[in-house]
Amino acid sequence: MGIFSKTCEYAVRAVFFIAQHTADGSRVGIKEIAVKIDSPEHFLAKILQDLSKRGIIQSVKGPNGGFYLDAQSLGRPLSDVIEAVDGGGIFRDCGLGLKECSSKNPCPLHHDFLDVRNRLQSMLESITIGQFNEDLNLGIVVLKK
Amino acid sequence: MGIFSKTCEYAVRAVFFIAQHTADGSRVGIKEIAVKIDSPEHFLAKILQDLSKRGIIQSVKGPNGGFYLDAQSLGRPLSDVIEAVDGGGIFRDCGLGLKECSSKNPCPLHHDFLDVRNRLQSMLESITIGQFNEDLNLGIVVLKK
DNA sequence: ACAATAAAAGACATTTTTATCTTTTATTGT
DNA sequence: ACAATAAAAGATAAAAATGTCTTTTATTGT
Repeated sequence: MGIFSKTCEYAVRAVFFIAQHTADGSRVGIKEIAVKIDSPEHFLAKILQDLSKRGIIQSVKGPNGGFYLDAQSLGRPLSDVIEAVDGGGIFRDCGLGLKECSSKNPCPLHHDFLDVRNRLQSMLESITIGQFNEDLNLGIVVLKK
Repeated sequence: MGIFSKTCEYAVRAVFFIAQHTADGSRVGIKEIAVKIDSPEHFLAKILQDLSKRGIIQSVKGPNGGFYLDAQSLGRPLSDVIEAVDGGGIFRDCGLGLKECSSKNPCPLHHDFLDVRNRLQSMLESITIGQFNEDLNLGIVVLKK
């Protein structure tokens, strides 16, 4: 198990891919996305349906339809995707699973974890969905393998 | 889902509890541990059996038996527990699930994740299993709720 | 030796996550 | 209107994680 669920990994990769391929206003289909990010097509479909419902990505049915991102979506922080898919638990929950862990009632790792989680969160909040488009085009960063 | 699996959360809480209660050389039974850290008894039993096999904790059967930690175990880094239970993936694997993600072939988040993972790892490597015994005795930190 | 104790081990059940396949609905171009 | 397209939705399945219960083995004190 990684930091995120499989679902979330697919979601982030797909969102980056959609961003890269629809910055010009076009759409991209589920089949192509699934192949290009190496994910199970129908499973990814569910994930994108959910993101679409939540307004994090956009979609249109029918010929020339597909998924895309409007200007607002391209500017969203990546943390929105993680929150939508995995929930915000990773940013907030106790590392040892205590429900009432807090600075008043801390687990042994509370303070150290607070630091790590805050870093993770501020990192994901400062990254936007669209910011890797150029690097992806140049092949400096990749979304599969 | 937290950063660690439930299994790993129980493992860490149990190990801290055993450390606190056996620093004097005595043993503590699975029943008491399970109650005091609020975990399913038989599930925790499996976890501790595994940690015992791996030499991370010690155990003896029979009357006055139970789990305990020798001096060496008390000085182990907490990262050993995480590695034993969840594997080292959390310290090494790509945040987006790419098998071949590296500085040569990075995912978009590679560099940022490297930083977060390294911090998490060095934090867990610098914490020892026995270091919270006093704070636990004083009630400054807790292992349940 | 024997009974009591407590971990080890085995078998099984439940829940959650991940994955696959089929049918329906909306949209487009002809 | 109609056929083609592509996402949405529904149903089902497989795998993994989590949880429960029972039996076995090792150890201790009498």
